[in-house]
Amino acid sequence: MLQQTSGRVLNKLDESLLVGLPPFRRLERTQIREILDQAISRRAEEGATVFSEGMHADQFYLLLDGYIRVVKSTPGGEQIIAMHIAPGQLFGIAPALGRDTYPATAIAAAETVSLSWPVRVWSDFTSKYDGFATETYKVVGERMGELHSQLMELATQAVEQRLAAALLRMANQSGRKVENGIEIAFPVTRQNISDMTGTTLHTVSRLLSAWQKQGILESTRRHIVVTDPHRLVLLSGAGS
Amino acid sequence: MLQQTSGRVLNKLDESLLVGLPPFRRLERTQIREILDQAISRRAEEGATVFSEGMHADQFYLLLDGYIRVVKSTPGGEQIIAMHIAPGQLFGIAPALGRDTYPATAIAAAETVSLSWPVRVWSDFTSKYDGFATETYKVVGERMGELHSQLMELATQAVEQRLAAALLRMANQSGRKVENGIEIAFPVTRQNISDMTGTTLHTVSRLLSAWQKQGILESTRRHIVVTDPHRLVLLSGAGS
DNA sequence: CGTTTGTTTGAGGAGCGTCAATAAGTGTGG
DNA sequence: CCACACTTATTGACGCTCCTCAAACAAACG
Repeated sequence: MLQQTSGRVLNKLDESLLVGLPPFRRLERTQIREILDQAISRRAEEGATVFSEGMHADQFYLLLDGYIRVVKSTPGGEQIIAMHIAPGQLFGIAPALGRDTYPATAIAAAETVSLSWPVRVWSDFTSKYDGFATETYKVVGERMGELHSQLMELATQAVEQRLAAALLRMANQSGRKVENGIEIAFPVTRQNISDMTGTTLHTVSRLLSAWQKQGILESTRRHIVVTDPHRLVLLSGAGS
Repeated sequence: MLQQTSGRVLNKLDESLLVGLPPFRRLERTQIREILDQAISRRAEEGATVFSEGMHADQFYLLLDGYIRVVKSTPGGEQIIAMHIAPGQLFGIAPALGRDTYPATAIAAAETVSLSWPVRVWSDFTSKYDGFATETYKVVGERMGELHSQLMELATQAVEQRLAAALLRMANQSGRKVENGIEIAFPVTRQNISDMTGTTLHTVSRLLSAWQKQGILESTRRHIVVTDPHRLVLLSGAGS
């Protein structure tokens, strides 16, 4: 029921949170202090909505911990998962796109902690802090590149290849090494995966079962470990 | 054989070319003069490649006349058409995305005239000319929105609906009113359309034939007139 | 321990891609 | 101006993917 947990600047946030992250890489400690002092931090439960598509964009965000699922809904009620956000990344950066509403919904894929700032300070940030603008536009460029890749996959590849590509993307961007392979770091259902690949949970289930039998991966409820990434790469069609 | 026709600042370019275009909307005539004096203009034949995916991005462009097809190729040799550029729009704006290579190939869909500037002046433009940065990032935001729409279509809709949507998009963005409907303003083949919608030219041909029989559109070789846009909207699934 | 949420698996068939052949339109050179 | 090559479009036949429908099971949760 608890939709989101919002916080304030309770204790002073630690500067080390931002040091080294791309958008703030070139900044002095004092500048980071300034930035932090304007931020509010916020925790969100798994499944909680941080902001919704079409909402007036009054804040932009930096994910400190956890994972964010970026979701878009069709007029027909279906939904697709456009991407995932990993810790250290900005999200909800509508102002960078000249928008005043969020283009998609952000949902916590796992429990998250994020910082946020009012959009009003965006122009300060871009003008005052060296490298901030450059780095954020680079982020925009990268996301556009990912959209392009996904578009090409959907347009040209069969379900099996798209699924392999989606698993690899998650494993690369947000996987952690475990004993027997790479584990996707947040809970993910068959339904979720089908929303990423434009297919059905049934087809996803069948393919994952088959791959598990072949020793390519292991999966339990909402939980996937890729044990043989190389075979997945071959299946994704990128190989050869 | 003639791949592209390149020009110079032969005669002084006329200021009216830029007046009123979004990126330059808020500028004085003298500023527009400055900008034009740094531009080179260039004509490209139908089918000519203006720049290629992966090429070092040394120029950014403004389309004055004609239409540009933005194409991406898969490792497997297939290609998709990501979008079309209409007159008055910027393209090849890699610097706005923090990139130094072009993310896609630009091909003249019809004979085109464009202006271009070396990327080195990009940062001047954004800092010196009021509104230029804002407007271009708005363009980036819009294109990202279009990518999202297409992604959702590909992921959730059947071929018939995607095709209807693609035709409507072309008719809206680059259609001209003619006697019996809206004509798509540049030559387009069945193959081209299938590259936009992730299907085959055969399926496109079948559907267009059927729609022609139903009086929704008329088409001759490389040429389409939508006579009943409303029916197309219904077919695209956006209706209801 | 019942309810909810997520997963598995089968059967059947529709959508649309593949293969194949023909036709119609366009440009080029003699 | 005609013959030929090339590009573009049309249409049929066939069958494979993958979606739909259906049912049962397993895990989590209060």
